[in-house]
Amino acid sequence: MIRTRFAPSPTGYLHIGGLRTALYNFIFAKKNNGQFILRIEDTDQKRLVRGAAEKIIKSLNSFDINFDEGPNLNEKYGPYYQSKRLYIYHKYCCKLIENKSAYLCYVDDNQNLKPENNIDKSLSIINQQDTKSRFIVKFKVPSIKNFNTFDDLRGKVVFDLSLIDDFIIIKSDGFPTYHFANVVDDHLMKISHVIRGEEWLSSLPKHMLLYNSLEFNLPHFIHLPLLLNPDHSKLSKRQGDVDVDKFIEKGYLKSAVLNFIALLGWHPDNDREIFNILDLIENFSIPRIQKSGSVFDIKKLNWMNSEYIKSMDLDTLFEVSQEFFKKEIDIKNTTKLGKAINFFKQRSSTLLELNDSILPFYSEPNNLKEEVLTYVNEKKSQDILKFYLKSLSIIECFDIELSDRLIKDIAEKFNVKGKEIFFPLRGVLYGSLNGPDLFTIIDILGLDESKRRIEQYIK
RNA sequence: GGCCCGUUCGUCUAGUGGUUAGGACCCAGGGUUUUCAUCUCUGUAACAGGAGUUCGAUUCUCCUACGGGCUACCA
Repeated sequence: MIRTRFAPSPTGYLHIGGLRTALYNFIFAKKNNGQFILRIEDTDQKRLVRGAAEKIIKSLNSFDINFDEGPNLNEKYGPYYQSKRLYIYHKYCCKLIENKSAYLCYVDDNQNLKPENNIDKSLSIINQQDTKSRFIVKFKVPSIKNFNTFDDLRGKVVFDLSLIDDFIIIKSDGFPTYHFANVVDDHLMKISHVIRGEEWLSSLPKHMLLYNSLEFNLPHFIHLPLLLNPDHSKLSKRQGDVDVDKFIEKGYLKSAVLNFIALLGWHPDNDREIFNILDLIENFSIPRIQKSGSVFDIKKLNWMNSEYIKSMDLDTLFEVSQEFFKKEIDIKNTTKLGKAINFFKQRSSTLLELNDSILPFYSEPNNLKEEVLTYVNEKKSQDILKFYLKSLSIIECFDIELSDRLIKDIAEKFNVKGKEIFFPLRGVLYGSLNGPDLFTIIDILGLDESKRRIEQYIK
């Protein structure tokens, strides 16, 4: 049985890199009919942020990355909060002390450490029989020159253990460190594949040592390449958004975000680029994961998001756009809104952009930008506006042919180019020089509203 | 500094000894649209460097350079 896990530390929001790690774990498990587990690694009480775990779980679920086991769900190997598993870590810690793989140290007020050589004494202290002693427990790293570790992607990785100091497994507050809790839990939760970020590769020897001393079977280890800023440093907030919720707020579709990050470090054996989560599950494979870090290129995300918007049917697009609609937009008039969305879905890279493009059909273009107003107020523009308005007044049914003919007439009559017709008209009708063609604008606005808007700017 | 990992167009990548080194994003140009965008066509652009191994290296080995990660009672 393939079992993977995502084990975030509840110190903030779900990071885009974390989302990718979760995604890989999830699709790998699902591809193999396995299970995906969520565990909260809250062993650092100082960095804990209230509500962060819930927030992360919510984000994950909203992306349809659903876990089979985790907090409040099929707690078969629970609890799934490490802070609730302290007694378990203590038990395994005792095992390590008993087999001399670890030793207890007293900590004095000056942070000085003094080892306790007596095993029974150490055990009784850990078992709370001596509550006065402040202590930590350290793992004794053997001095092995060539210690082999294995990563499914990179193969054998050799470390010189004489360069690694004994490391703490139980802190003085009684909580385990990541290294220790992680190994104990992955074993107890029967994790078969540990898929995590590359920043953990250097602690792999510590983990393997722990597995050995605890007499646990080793899982597979897969260290994912890092996500990078454009300057190739580790992806961080300083150079753009990393919080997944920020992407959603900006109008990126979850499916597009998932698709995009899936391809950052993984690639199928062909040139296909569009994958929904089911496609990812079907096609994913570990050997095709990249070994080098990948730069998060927002431009490609924009393109991918626009592809997703284009391919959506109107109803779905309407549905997901709802929360982006400004209050001016009349969602009851579905004909008008439908026309507007239909036009702009071909040319928006985010939902926010789509909404911005639609807004001019609903809000008065009463304070036109300087450049637009200047154009509109020119004598030639005013003449065209007047003529166009007059023409619209005698029209009963406005269609695309009529629209084209009208433009040709004006071009001839005033001896002007298309641009000189479009700019003033689009300016007063849509509020900017560039945008949809005149027919589309008038068709969406309606004849009456169009006439009203033109009239407003005629002097 | 030490240890570890990595290195194909600007970016994401295909490629597992013999390819005109392919695709996508970006960018540039053409066409369509009497504007812009969409759409479409075309183009620019890469094997970090040096030694080996081999008839032949992007591909295998080593060295160097560069980049990144780790080096906490943080994960």
